[in-house]
Amino acid sequence: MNWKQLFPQFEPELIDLIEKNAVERSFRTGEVIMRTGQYIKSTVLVLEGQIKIYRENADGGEFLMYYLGPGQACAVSMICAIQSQTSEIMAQAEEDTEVLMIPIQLMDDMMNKYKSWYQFVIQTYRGRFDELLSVVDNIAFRNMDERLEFYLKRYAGKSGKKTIELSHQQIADDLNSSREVISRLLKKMEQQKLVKLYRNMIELV
Amino acid sequence: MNWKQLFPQFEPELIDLIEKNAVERSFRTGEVIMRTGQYIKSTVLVLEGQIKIYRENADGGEFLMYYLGPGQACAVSMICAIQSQTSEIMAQAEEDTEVLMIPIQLMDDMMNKYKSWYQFVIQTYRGRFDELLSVVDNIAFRNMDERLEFYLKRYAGKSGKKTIELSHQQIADDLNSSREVISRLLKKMEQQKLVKLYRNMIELV
DNA sequence: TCAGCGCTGTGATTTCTGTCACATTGTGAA
DNA sequence: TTCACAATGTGACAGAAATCACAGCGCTGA
Repeated sequence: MNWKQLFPQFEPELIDLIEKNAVERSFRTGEVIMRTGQYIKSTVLVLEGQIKIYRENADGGEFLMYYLGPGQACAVSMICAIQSQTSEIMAQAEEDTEVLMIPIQLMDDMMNKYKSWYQFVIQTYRGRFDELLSVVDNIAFRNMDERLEFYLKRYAGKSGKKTIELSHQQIADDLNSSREVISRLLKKMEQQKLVKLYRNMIELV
Repeated sequence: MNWKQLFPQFEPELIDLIEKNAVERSFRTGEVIMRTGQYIKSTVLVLEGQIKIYRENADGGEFLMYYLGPGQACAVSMICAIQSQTSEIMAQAEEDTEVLMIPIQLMDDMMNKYKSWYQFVIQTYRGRFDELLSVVDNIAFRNMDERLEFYLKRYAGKSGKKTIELSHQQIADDLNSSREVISRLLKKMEQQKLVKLYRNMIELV
């Protein structure tokens, strides 16, 4: 895939280096890309699709933190990579996805030599950190109805559509809630003319 | 203050640079060091005491995220500093505290020239990111009783003591809960012989 | 066509947490 | 000592959310 346009800020030399050393890889919708406790050997750049980054607990509960789209990188894979540590998160393809995997051995060198890479890493840290902060805000200060609204808007936002093709169960899983609660809240939102409900689909109005 | 021993990994040259350019500053217990929305002009290293990093919402609710002790640095001030952005968090002195403030203008240079500084920054990112992940875990998956237990153990851990000199109200604030709830849960823990309760003090057993 | 299964709607009940009201106790200052 | 105030204890109640039970509904494949 021709990915250079996704990273216009990278110097030609850097692009060369990546091209020579990185591996492209595809994942189908639903495939797990990275698992809690797994060793990290590469830094992951997303070229196409969407990756869902979430936390899993012992009882099988899940909790969505954020998505990564084209042009974004996994901050955890960068931080861990530098220190060859294990990941503390789960990453799963939300759509069919293409990624670029850059071996960790290159990281130090790239950080030192290429200003644009250094900037990119810093930006990535900053972005994910901010997203985690807003996640904390949501669960610390908001009730499920507001969290659901936030969830739907973000989901719609990332694809640019006004429709959300998910079952209530899938939404409940992402929010670590239960299907009934989500169904009821959605009904309330429908009565307030905020959404229209269909089978496997929700339309924002 | 003689702070060099807190950062034994720093090269002599780096220490020189910091010594020439950084400003030492003291804060008394309870003083706010950094406020949400405030511009960041320096990277903050903690020399002595404890700083509490927390989030605040519009209704006056607070939510503790983590503490910074001697030898640690504020990840947010590093990330923001590099891009001259505003802080999204509150920082308050939990005890009388000494910090070292390094002007942001030096950051780029230090990152490039001093390997030990680069390592330190990466380590700081990693550490705070992990702590945020465990914060997310706690509020997403755990009930107040477990969160309280975690809170008490962490609080005791950071000072090395088995006693916690806080009122129930202060604990409730940190957990964005209410005093009555904390009192009741503590009573339950006392019945289970997990703690002993005194006025303004809790002892772990 | 219809049988089956997954999705959605809804009531009843329980648990957890927050809120209000008020009693009790400990401590320090006058 | 005594008063005032902060800290703690506790009951009653309210609301959010989880759980259980079950009823329809819609799509899909035989």
